[in-house]
Amino acid sequence: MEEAPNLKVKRPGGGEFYALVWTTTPWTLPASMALAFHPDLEYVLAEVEDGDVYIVAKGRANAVQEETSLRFVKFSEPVLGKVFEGAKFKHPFLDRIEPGVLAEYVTLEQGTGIVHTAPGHGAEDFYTGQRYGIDIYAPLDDEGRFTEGLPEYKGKTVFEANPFIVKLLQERGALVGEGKLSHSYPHCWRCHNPVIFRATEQWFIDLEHDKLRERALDEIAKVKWFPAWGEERMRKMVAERPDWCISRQRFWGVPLVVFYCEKCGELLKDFHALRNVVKWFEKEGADAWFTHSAAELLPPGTKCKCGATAFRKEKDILDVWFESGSTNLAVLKGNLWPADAYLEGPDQYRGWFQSSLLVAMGVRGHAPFRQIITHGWTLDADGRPMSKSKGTGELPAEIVEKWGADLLRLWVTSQDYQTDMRFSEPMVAQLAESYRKIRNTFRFALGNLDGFDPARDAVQDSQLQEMDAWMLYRTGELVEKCRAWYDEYAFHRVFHALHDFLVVDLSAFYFDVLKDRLYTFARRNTARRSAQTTMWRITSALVRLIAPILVFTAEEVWKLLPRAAGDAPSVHMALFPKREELVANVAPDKKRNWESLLDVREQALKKLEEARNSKLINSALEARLEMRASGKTLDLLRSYASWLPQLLIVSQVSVASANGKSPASSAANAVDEIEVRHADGKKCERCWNYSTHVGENQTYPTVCERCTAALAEIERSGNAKSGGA
RNA sequence: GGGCCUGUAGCUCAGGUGGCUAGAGCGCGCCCCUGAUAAGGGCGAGGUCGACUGUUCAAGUCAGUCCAGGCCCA
Repeated sequence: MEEAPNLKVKRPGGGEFYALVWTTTPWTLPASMALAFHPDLEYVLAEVEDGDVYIVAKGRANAVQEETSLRFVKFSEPVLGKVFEGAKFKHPFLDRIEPGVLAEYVTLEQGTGIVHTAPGHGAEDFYTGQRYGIDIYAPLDDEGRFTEGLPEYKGKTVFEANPFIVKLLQERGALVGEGKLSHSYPHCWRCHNPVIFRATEQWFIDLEHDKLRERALDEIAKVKWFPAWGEERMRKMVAERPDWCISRQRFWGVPLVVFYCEKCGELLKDFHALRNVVKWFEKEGADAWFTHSAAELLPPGTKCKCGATAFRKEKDILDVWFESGSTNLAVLKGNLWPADAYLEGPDQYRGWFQSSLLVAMGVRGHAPFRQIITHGWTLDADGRPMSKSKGTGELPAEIVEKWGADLLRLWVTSQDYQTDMRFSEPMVAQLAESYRKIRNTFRFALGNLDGFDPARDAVQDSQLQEMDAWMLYRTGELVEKCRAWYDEYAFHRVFHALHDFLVVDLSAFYFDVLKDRLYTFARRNTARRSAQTTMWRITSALVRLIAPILVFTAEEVWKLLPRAAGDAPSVHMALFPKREELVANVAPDKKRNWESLLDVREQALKKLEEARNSKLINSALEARLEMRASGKTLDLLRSYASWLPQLLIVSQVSVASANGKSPASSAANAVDEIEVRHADGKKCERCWNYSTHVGENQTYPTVCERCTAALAEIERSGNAKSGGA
């Protein structure tokens, strides 16, 4: 925001009328060519005491009195602005008649409702001027100095001229009000100096030529957009954009290959001759344009239609967006074109996406991409865009240095990148915790697969424990979901699903339950091998699924994971798992059973926690659960009675009929009653379970009956030929 | 000012066609374990679903207005 003069200028109309006009840029007055009225706004003729009559928008009359010395004493009936179209007004200090014109952008927010129009100094004014066939007048040179006009300002720059023009208005009696106004004025983004608008000649690509716009719109409909709103955004932008101005006034860049005849000024349209420039570019690059003369660049004997043979080069360079828009032609050779997908931020709907589309439409007649994927903007912790100049940026290289590359990828992946994404240290720190959990879970699996050789030790599907087969099945479901999410680039859903499965289903549940089998059963016991086989298959599937997200960690896991013959040497060369790989034979009713058992487990854990808090037990293995249930739940518990202790990680579970007692809950799978007692017997030194049978075996007096059997099995296999881990 | 987009617990996310006391993980609090240990397990407390107004028997879910934020224009 900055202060600008806020002037009310009167313009003599044809007779005794004055039009009141408002401006903040006095320097544009010499180029003022018309007065704009809104066609549908009401205007009044306001008379002051000395008899002068001013045209002013009805809705601004009061404001005008407050801002000027004018005191209106009489108002006419209002008339619509459209009546002033074609009216004639005198310029306040030049010998020029300005017509009244109509423009929709005139508002009642500020000023007088009448806007002075300088088609040479603003885009809106330019288009208004075009509509009325008014000259584009901009009497300024490249340094912003007036090249013609009154001696009061001629030769001065626009900013120097401002006060002199104000003075000029005062001297001519044309200034009825003067104030200061804070408003935003355009500035150079680079040097921050104020800029002025000046109409100049430029090169354009005509969007209507060869139906470019229409054909581009057709192509937009054929592209697949992620997210889907991209299509609508691009369609509107292309449908409504102006012609593409492709020339820029810079000292260096890719040149516009255009020659003008030195004699008659005509464009050289000899395309055979122009082609010669291509040879120079192939040899020396585009710089050849600047290091060679027109005579050198053109083939000998090139002539203008007028017969002259001397040419000058166009000095303007090509818009850099044209260059970026043509990269697909350079990068995607042969059948690699078009690209499968372009990936960029939302600003590129106006930039790269669009320039690429338009250039490719012109050259190839088709979009250079099959899909457009748009990511959100990167914001800081407060939701502000990251900005280098404001010092709010985070350099990816520094993040990688501090947290590791996988963490940076995890940050990207954990969020929905299609909306704006925030970055903050606490967020990454939290993500680091998730990362460690994932890593540890993989590490646990690897540790328990030490020495496991799939070719030798894996059990057949038919030998898998029911729970293990069920876990494979669940992994298969996850695989299917993740593959679908990858297909639609929904990476954050993949990450969240994998993370939750690893943390909840594996670490907290399945792996925890497996510990008993893994640690206490004989190494080559089929139940233990079933556990390992399942762990191995699940880990192999998950590590492949997570590989695009945690590239280094996944590779590390893959290198340490026992592999079957033919497995890829790198996880990044392996294919995603297929659901079929994970499906073991589990009947639908068994799946339902296990889901129900999970509900039972949840109920039991709450009771165990209560028991812990009341100091009845510490470890869950100190507990014996007495369950009473009815109906289907009772049937379920009875048929899975042998599974219950390991599933709940307690030493003993008894199941009894509720005997018509009122159920504790009406929820499905609700156990009517779960009572926690201290487990019977003594703690087995080996498996930590409590058992009344500890001490019964004389060979192993400190262990339970299960461990006695396990130890016997180990002894037998120890005497047999070695069979690996 | 215009076009497009976003807004669910402290954080990151789920919640087709509107329907039970809004879910998950993390974080946090408390507890347990010590054979994943610079680990592991459990329980628990956290949300007026940006705001308001409508439509409906019923809205996080539909419509409208507004607020906050983002990208691009003006």
